[in-house]
Amino acid sequence: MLEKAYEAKKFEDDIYKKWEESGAFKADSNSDKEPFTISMPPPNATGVLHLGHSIMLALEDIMIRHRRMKGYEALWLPGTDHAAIATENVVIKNLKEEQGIKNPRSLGRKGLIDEIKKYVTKSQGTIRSQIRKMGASCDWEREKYTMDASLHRCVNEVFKKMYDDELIYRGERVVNWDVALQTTLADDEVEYEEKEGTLYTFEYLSAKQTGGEPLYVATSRPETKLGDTALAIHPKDKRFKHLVGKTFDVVWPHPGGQAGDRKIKVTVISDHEVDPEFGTGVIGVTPFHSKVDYELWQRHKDEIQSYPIQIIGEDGFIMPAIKGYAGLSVEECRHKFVEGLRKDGRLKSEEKYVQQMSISYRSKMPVEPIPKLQWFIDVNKQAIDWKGKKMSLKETMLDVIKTHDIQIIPDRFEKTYFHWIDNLKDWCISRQIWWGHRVPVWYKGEEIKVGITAPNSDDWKQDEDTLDTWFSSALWTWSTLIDSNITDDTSLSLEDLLAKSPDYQKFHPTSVMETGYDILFFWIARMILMTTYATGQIPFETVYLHGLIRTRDGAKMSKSKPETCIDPLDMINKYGTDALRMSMVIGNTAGNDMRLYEEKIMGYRNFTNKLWNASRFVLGILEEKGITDEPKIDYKNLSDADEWILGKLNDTIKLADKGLMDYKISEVGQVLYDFLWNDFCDWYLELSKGDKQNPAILYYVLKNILILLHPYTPFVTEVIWGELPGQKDMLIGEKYSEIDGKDYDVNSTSQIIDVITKIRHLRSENKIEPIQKISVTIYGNKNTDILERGQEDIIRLARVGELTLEKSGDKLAGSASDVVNGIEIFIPLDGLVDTEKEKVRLEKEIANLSGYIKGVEAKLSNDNFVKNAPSAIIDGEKVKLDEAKDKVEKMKEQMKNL
RNA sequence: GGGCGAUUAGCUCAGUUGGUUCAGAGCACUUGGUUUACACCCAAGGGGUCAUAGGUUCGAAUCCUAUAUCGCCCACCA
Repeated sequence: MLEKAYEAKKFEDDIYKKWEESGAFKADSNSDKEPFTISMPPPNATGVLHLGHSIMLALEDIMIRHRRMKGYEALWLPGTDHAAIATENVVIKNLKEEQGIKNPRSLGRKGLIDEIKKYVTKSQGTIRSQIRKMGASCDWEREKYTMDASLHRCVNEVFKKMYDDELIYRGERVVNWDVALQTTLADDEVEYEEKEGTLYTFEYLSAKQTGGEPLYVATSRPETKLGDTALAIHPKDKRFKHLVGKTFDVVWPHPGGQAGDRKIKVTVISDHEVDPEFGTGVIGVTPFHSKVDYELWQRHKDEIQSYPIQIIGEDGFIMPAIKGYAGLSVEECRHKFVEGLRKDGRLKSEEKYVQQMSISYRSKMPVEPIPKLQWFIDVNKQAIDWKGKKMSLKETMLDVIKTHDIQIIPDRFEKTYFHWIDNLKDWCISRQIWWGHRVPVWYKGEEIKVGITAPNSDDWKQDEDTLDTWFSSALWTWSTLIDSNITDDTSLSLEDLLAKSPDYQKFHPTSVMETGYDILFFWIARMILMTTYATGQIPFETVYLHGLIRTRDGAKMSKSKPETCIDPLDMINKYGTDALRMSMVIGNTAGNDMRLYEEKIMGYRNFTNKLWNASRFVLGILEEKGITDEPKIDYKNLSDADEWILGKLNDTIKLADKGLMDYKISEVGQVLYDFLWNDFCDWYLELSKGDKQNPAILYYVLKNILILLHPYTPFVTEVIWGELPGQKDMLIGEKYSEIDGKDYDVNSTSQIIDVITKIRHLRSENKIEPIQKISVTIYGNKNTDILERGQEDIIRLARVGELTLEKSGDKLAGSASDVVNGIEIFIPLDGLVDTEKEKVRLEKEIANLSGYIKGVEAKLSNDNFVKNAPSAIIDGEKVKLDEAKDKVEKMKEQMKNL
């Protein structure tokens, strides 16, 4: 016998172990079943599980369990990500803080990587156990890690293929330089922060030089003007048109030095990029410290006489060659430079204004644009064979979404995606850190070699850089399916590897990619980019994006404010995994953020307990009746209530299955919640407390409830399943519910329920004590037969002492009364009834109904309505009208009798 | 500057293609409750002009156009 309350903690770990040992999580690439695949977004191998992971695991587990039960060959492949910069960063910080190593890089490349590996191994263990805690039914035997040898092979293969197709190139460009972490970043790894800055306006060219008005330039970064090569104006700007094409000497202040020491040559150019309205309408072009300026320079290279120089170094300080400022920080340099301008009388104004400062999404420190020789992916070169055409990476990425090869849920994110692609520039993929896949390029003097393995001779030196972490995650859906037994064989091509990998052949493209919308660009877009190119397949058919979890007040959960943070493990400990899962999955829609707080989780703990106790009740009856195996239903002898619950169950199954196929996870969860609590517990179980218990129906409905709820609350349903007589196998492997295809009379019990509800209402309105049994007279009219069959139920559930049931009769005076479905209900109260109050109530109700009747009549006499509305709606209106009229008539008579 | 989302009961949120009384749920609240599982419960109830203003339609929470407030994403006006 089950205990009185469900205590999740006592069961969950055991159940998980049993599932895992049973092999239920394992997918078979040889099976004939239709595949259903989810690649688990690999958590970073750095930390612990947070709510973002929890919601991801809950949603994906619901999807995979549903499909597995439906008979798909369901593969959910777990793994972890080496998270290059993030991980290296954490380890360096730990080494400094915990081991007192001032400069962890002094350990050398191998030494540091060994430290990182140690850390990752530990972290992966934690993550694995936490994923298990969430009940995730993923295939652990196929677990992958982005640094696995087989994945490394894929990385190198793709790099080489892209290099050979000239999609990967090496070049000097202005890149995003994270000064704190000493590495480049991709464009979308740069965030912007509003910061109040100063806009300095100063004389760039004197009146003498321009031959008219002096030329002023406004900038928030005057120090970079030391590296200017040009002045840019809008082609239509008449003020300086006559200067275009001319080159001027400009002498900048030189603290403590000779005048003329800091001389630059600038050429005036005209370009549409310049906004004549902003500032002074003139841009000082600094090619090496601004991407826009770099492009300006590229466009006007032939006109511009001087070659750019770098002012700010990789360390964030002014370059040694910049005499007078060398070694200063950017701020110090700016200060001195401005002071110099002021002294020379060239500073015109200083205005406060809000600027967007670039910061690194990893270090949260400033990002400097600096020129650097790096590896890039060309997103515009048409070198991909896609649908029989030559397309660029960009075009392919657009095509698969536009043609709906890939469906995004919710679809509004398509727009965001398109917009991102429109702005996409070549992707800088090399990073100056040690942790990651090393760039598979070797150099010997001027020679260069790109390959999947190192050249034999020691003369070759490998590129020092590693690849952007998203390079390897971009291959995730398929690199994880490559047979790791064949990836050592260097004679195989990428095509061979794909062709000879049974998992890839069976499970790719994957079915759903479920993840937070915050990594739509970082990851989803790049998987599409890389996978279409490398395999010729889309990586997934559907993208399901969930929202971010916020605190009760709508704030982001952040580690810096632990009091607002909800720790999933803590919640699991308190309320159970099932409750946590439900609370994250119900009551929100895809793509929308949701607020989570403890009371919500508690509410679903109550739900699991409700299920537990309903089951306890049913199991008790089954035991009482000596049932030891699944009973057969005698369809010839069903009560009204049996028909009602079976009908409702059919509806529920239909909604649940269709809903889940359409990924309506929240809606389905709500439907199941209501079916269990309202239909099954509040009505069917209460009705079966009479003498008409049908154990076969109780068994059947409970069984289906367990099946339907299993994807949502896998633990509690599995525990109860184990108590269900005659079920030898685990619920996880059970077939999903299907409707039985029968038609049931749902109406009869609905009438009974309505009558019971009305009587209860009248009781409580007239303040009749629950212990007090009352006499009730009912005139059933056309529903008399149904009421006769349901007499017992009415008496018991409405606590009726004496029930008089007639087809029709005189209205009873001095009674509380009501009408429902043409059924008249009277509760004689021997003058106890407050006739005035009752009158008011009836009057109000009659007025209400009359208004309604008027509305419907107007509607029905409206030619346009009759002409345009579907006939089903019109008929429905007519029926409603008749019912309402009938009810008003009866109530009016009741009023007369008060 | 561009785009997206939100605005529905005190709080957190649902509401599928416009259509029967569609204005909902949970929590909170009020009243009552030791009924053959469950107080992590049961019964009954109060509470909203669906942000605002227009429009389309026989019919709008739902579609369109503005406006307001909040939030997010993108974008180097130097």
